[in-house]
Amino acid sequence: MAAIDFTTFEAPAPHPGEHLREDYMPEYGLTAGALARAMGLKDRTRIERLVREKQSVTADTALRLARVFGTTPQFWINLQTTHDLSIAAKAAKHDLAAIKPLVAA
Amino acid sequence: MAAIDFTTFEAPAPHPGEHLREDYMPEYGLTAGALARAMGLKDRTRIERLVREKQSVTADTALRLARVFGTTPQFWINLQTTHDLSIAAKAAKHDLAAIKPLVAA
DNA sequence: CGCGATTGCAAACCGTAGCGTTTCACGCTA
DNA sequence: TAGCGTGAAACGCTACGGTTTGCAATCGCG
Repeated sequence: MAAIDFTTFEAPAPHPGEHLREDYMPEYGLTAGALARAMGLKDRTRIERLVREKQSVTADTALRLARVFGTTPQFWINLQTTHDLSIAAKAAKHDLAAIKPLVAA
Repeated sequence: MAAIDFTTFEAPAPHPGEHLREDYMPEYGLTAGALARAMGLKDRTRIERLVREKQSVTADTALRLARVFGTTPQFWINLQTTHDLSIAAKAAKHDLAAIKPLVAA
């Protein structure tokens, strides 16, 4: 995988909810409630907020999504962290540019 | 990278603070204060807590560590998420075992 | 057609995490 | 001894995840 230079990254990486909403749920014919049930969640709010991109994929959510869809947990976590990094890079852009790399002693 | 089966994972993955404390900081001869300064932080508390494993590597922290040490931000984030996943897998072990994988419609 | 179940959405509450700030005691060195 | 950097702990603020509850719209089945 090519490393992304987040200090110059322009467009924010998509939110995992987009992936879930546009690819996985239609593919499996799932509603938020149905997916929540399949994931062993009592409530569907977590999935609803995720799909509306109001909430992040947590470790627990990633593990459940992975089980249901037969992916790795890392797949979902990586979508989230890539998104998070692109947001954080934009916010800390000037700070980061001022940081000078160190050399080992 | 081989995918880890977190549902059967035993020993928890190490906290990123351990890596920082035992490998990176000695290698560069850095104290928490010096590293914080190099990262453009006003205060050293963030690094101290990270090194003591009282706090996680956030996106912002990962970006700053990456700049300082010449790594990718993903390297630090991955250390954190791997740790988080191993913790979450242990906590949700029974739940996860009960989840049945779905098949595409 | 009618009615109960389900859905998407939103607001509210609580617990917790990250973070900055302050404060303190300790150790080293000028 | 005075000063500085350090590790550590406490306080408060902010943000977020998880959960509950409410509501209007829609769906499905008898």
